[in-house]
Amino acid sequence: MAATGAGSERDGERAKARILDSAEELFYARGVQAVGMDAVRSAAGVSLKRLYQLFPAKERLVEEFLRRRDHAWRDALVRYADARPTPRARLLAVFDWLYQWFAEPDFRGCVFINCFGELGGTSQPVAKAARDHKEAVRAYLGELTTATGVAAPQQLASQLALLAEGAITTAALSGSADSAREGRVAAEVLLNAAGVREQGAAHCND
Amino acid sequence: MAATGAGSERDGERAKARILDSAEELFYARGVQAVGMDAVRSAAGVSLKRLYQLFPAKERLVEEFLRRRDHAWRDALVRYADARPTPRARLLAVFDWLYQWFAEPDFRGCVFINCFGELGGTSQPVAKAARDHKEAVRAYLGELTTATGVAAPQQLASQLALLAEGAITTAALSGSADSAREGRVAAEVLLNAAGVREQGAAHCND
DNA sequence: AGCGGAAGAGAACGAGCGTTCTCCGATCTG
DNA sequence: CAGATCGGAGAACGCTCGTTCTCTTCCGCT
Repeated sequence: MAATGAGSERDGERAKARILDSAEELFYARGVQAVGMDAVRSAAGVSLKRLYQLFPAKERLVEEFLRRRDHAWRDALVRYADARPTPRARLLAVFDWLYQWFAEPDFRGCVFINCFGELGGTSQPVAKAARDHKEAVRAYLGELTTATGVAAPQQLASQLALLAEGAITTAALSGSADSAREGRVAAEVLLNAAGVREQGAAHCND
Repeated sequence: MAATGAGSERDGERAKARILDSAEELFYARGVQAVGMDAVRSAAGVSLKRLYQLFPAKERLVEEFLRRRDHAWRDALVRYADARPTPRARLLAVFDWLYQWFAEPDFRGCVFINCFGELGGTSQPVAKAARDHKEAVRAYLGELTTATGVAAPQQLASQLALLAEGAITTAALSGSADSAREGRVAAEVLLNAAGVREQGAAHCND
């Protein structure tokens, strides 16, 4: 029983991952309400019984899928941006990373915004998950702007967050990745105006 | 029969308006799929038969509601912004108008983004309606930036559109209208950098 | 007054959903 | 090898939805 228990646990983790993978793909492509639990079941290749053992209700599945997506999304962003040498380069790299994301063939906007629009008015957990995600992204931008040594880093971070947010929804609706380029150009203007120089800290901060 | 016909037509127009009013309120607050035709029916105070006479299917109701909302939304924006004396003031007034909108008690983001997230992956008409709306807004911003006489008005308009777009979704998710203020400050920086002066056309355009 | 036709109220229908239950084969224990 | 326990496949249940149908009422006309 101990051996089978451990095996089941491992299998459970792998099944959970497969289920979340399928849920992510389906919910993102078609919306949450348009995808039945049966579609998730058959895409993940598990039985309905097992699906409900691992996720007792659809809302739980949605919550866990959003939480996992949040971590994966921000991890990928941070990994990409933190590879750049300076805070300024890291901030601009955010828009390069967005560009790559927008160019993916199945890109359909931010899943948190999509889910918020669909369920935010009804489901408190979904609304909170979306809010938490956006706040975490903004906090990361705040870290980067603070590292530039600029005078008002939080205000600058908010403005850059607006550009990134706008680029995401614009790319989703237009079907073009251009908004990431436009956002990057605008971000450079804002960074220059705030006194963030190309290399290191501010030179002419008087 | 002619008299009753005219009366019915007038009644039909008024019933249609009432139905679209109710649909707008309900779809915006709860999402499209979460609101049944019966809820629209009872909110509008018409019979199901009449509802289906005027809108043969739910998708038609959604399309007409989005089209009407697009016109009303842009009309209100243009009326507000065009009251300002200069192109620069008109561009900045966009963010003032957004601030007022965000502060409305039942504000829940852009209905086109919400509907796109919910139905854009499934319904082509909804996706097109959302795209058309955003393009029309961007075109209006393009008119305003062109009127400033700046060198690259379309690029500036795109950047301002990103700010406005980002402000909308940020306000929806955070529940705060602050993003409109942040967007306005960023817009001023972009306008200054593009050479849009406080009064009239460019002074130092050589 | 009597009749025809339109309109309202809501029952009805078929489909699809989330969730549970039943059956059945496989696997492990003594 | 016998019996029990577990998990898979999918039928079943209760509900809701979009849409249609039925029945009744009411209005205008001759």
